[in-house]
Amino acid sequence: MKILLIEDELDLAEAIRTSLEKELFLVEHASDFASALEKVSLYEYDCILLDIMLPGGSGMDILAKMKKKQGGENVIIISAKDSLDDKLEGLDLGADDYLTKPFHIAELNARIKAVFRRKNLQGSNLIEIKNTIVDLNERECKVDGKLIELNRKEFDILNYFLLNKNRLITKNALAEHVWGDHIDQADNFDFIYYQIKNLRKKLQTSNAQIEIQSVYGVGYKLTEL
Amino acid sequence: MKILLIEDELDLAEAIRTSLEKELFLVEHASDFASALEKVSLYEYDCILLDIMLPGGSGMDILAKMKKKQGGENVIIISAKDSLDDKLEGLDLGADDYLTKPFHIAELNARIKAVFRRKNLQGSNLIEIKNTIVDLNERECKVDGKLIELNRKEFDILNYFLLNKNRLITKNALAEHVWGDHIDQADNFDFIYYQIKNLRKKLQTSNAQIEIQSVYGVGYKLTEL
DNA sequence: GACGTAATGAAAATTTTGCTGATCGAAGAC
DNA sequence: GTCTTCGATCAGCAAAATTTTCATTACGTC
Repeated sequence: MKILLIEDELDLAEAIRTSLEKELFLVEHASDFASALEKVSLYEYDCILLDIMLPGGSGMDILAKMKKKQGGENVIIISAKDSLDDKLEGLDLGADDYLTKPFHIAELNARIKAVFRRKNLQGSNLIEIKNTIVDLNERECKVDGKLIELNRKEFDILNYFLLNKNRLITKNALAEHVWGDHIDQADNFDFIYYQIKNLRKKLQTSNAQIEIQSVYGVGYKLTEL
Repeated sequence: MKILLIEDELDLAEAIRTSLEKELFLVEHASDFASALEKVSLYEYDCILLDIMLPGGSGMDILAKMKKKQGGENVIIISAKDSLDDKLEGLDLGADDYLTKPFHIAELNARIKAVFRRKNLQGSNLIEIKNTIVDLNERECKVDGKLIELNRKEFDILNYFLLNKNRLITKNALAEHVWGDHIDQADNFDFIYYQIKNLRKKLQTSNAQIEIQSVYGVGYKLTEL
């Protein structure tokens, strides 16, 4: 799950980042208005954490632009002001939740998951395709009710594929989404091959009715069998 | 999609090239002022990445010449300076975007696609002619909603034709655009015949309402049926 | 009809891409 | 600390795509 954190206080940002990463989220960070706007317009995120008081402009503007662009992202506003007006304005502009500083990381964490669930899974935290069920909370995957042991990367990849069933996933997109953008200049995709291989094997031996197809020269696509 | 990279730092250029090629762009590279000017005046590109600090002259001059020549190309300026003046001058001269070093390749990638879409497709990533739809993101081609399997060259060729509907495409232009400039002095066009043949067959058997006509002695033209 | 050009088919050669197993080192568990 | 697991990386192999080649046929233009 890929998250954009828009926050100018670097210490706080770092703290949030590390704890979210402990939750196995993939976190990117923008610390000012311009770079936030840029990232938002260029990439896709599963959730955006938005501080509204930013150097260079108001987070509300970012929110407005985002919502104009495409009814896409999940936004949780983080604000120092506990002002009702701000809260209403934010939610009015399409934010999905609102959190006042200071807050507990655990709460943020819970809300991220809640927002994500509401959006992608109609409130459940299960993704179910054919005989395969993935539980995001427990980070568990079951096929025909039988647990399959997946490690971190395998789980993230499967997760990403399930949420993008039948869509072409380029290897670059996969790398970016699951590994983060530090992997930019990779000159080969061995690290992907390795994980795909293992994941496929596990899916096959457990008789999952889904399959990761290769698209030669481009990437992969998850299909039902 | 054909891209000209004007950049004198060879390491960086090589890094950019390989990652863009992974996204299936066709990348050509010019490392100094003179050769950049030459390529720009000789060939056509879907997008030009322009470093403004070049040995031999300023990239701004290239930009100015380009824009004088034909209102044609998409230019993304790559600059080491994060100077507002430079940015404004560049955008003023007609650049379509501006990127400061260092940057993430994924970001460059996203911008190239954005610029291209803005220019050619009013922001969409679909090209639709009669019952044929090409999705640039998914690299898919559908006729009457039915997927047609195209290999890379076939896809690129079709793409090029669709964007230049009813226009005469010389074989040289096709070779240059889809294969790149290493193929320049080809003494025969067998490689084109081969791909055109296969592409035509696929279009026909799927009842696409478009046709690749031959123009004797010159090249091809894509027309609606 | 003669000539150059284009299309087709088949096949081989080459290059690119993908998969696998093995190894090695780092991070985390105990 | 040791042990275990995980993931990155390498090399070798397999698979697929792409480029050649060549021969044959068809087409256009003069």
